[in-house]
Amino acid sequence: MANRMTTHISRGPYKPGRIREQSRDLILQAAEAEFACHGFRGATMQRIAESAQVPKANIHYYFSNKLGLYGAVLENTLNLWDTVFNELSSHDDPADVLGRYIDAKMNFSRTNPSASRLFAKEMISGAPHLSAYLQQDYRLWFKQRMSIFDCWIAQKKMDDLDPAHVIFMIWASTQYYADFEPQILIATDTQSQSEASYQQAANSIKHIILKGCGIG
Amino acid sequence: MANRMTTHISRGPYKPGRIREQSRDLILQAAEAEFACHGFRGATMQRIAESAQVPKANIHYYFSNKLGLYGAVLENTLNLWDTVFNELSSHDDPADVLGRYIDAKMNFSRTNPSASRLFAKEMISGAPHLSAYLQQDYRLWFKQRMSIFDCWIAQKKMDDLDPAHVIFMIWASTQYYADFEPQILIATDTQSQSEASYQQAANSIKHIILKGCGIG
DNA sequence: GTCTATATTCTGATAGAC
DNA sequence: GTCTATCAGAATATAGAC
Repeated sequence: MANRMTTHISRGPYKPGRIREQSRDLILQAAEAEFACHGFRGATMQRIAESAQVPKANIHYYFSNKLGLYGAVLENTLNLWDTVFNELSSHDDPADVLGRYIDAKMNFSRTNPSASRLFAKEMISGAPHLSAYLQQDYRLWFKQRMSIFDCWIAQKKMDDLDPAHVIFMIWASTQYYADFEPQILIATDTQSQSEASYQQAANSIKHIILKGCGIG
Repeated sequence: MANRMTTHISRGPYKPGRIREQSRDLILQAAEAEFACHGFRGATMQRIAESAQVPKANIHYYFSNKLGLYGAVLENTLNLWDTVFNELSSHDDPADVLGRYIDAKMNFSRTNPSASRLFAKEMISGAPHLSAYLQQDYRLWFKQRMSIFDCWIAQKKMDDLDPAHVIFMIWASTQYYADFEPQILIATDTQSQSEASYQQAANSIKHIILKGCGIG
């Protein structure tokens, strides 16, 4: 394909490396679903290849090996997390900030359930491939946000609770709707979670968290 | 072994099938940890055998095959869940009932983290081996407890919230401390969760849930 | 860049001695 | 009941034609 750039005049919206990116993305998408469902060890290259509708050998052309592919999927997922993490900014009004953060987290669960499940599976397995991320970006982010809560508590804007537990509760509650979907569907007698049902869940969580923390 | 009971007079504290039970339990325990860490597909009989310190063939002597072993582990786990589930009885005072239930759930997460993780992994994978349980015991239990909440709401003992979301929030928050332990340890700068730290977490959850639901 | 064929290792399961 | 040896199939990964 690179030859086309040098031997022919490019016609149409051709971009160098476009096919490469497309193929990579296709494989990454299939791999995310497979890893999310079966974990690193349980996932097979064969199934990923079938799901992505490419020959198995092509995966090895784009990614060094199974671990390399997993790493690439994980990196994609972490980038998505980070954008949601940053929603929790140091605004003045805790009700507004936390409300928007809970909405953002729930929206992420709804639109990226595979990413949420992949992350959960990795955590449950002891996070063997996430130690670098956890020790660096995550650790820093967590400490910064903790100080925001401490500030609110000092200003009597919320109850004197350990902020860590509040954050854990928000994460646990919002991720639950993606990770434990089978349990939720049977409990609610439905076959799929609608956008409206997600919104109702978000409202319940916001009610309990905000009121429970003495905010507003 | 049964022959010994009929052909000889039993001496000492011998019980028929005792060795059998011991070996079975040893294998089940190792299998629970392995399945919890790597999921059904990711777990290997070899690793389970090594962890249980028995030859691989012995596992096939006690259990029909990998799926049979997994089913036995899952059944063990579900029995444990059920005992905790029943803690949420129809007592009159919601603060007392929910408080004790949250304590019981947190205690379960602390003392049976592998069981919690196994259950979580199965759910994230779409609960392919739990459909019978979910459709029967769980479904019934959930509906019964929902009606208790509805009763409390009618009596103005708590806010008018969808009880399902309250239960999901309790489950999510309490299980999080077992399932997402790596994240918690790094956030709290500790190497293991003490019993005291679990109690603090339980207190925070109780504070937020009870106050957030307008109970007490 | 793509794909078929294959090398090599590993996994679940069994046979059969003890 | 226990264990060694081993099979058939599946897994990751690579070689090499196109």
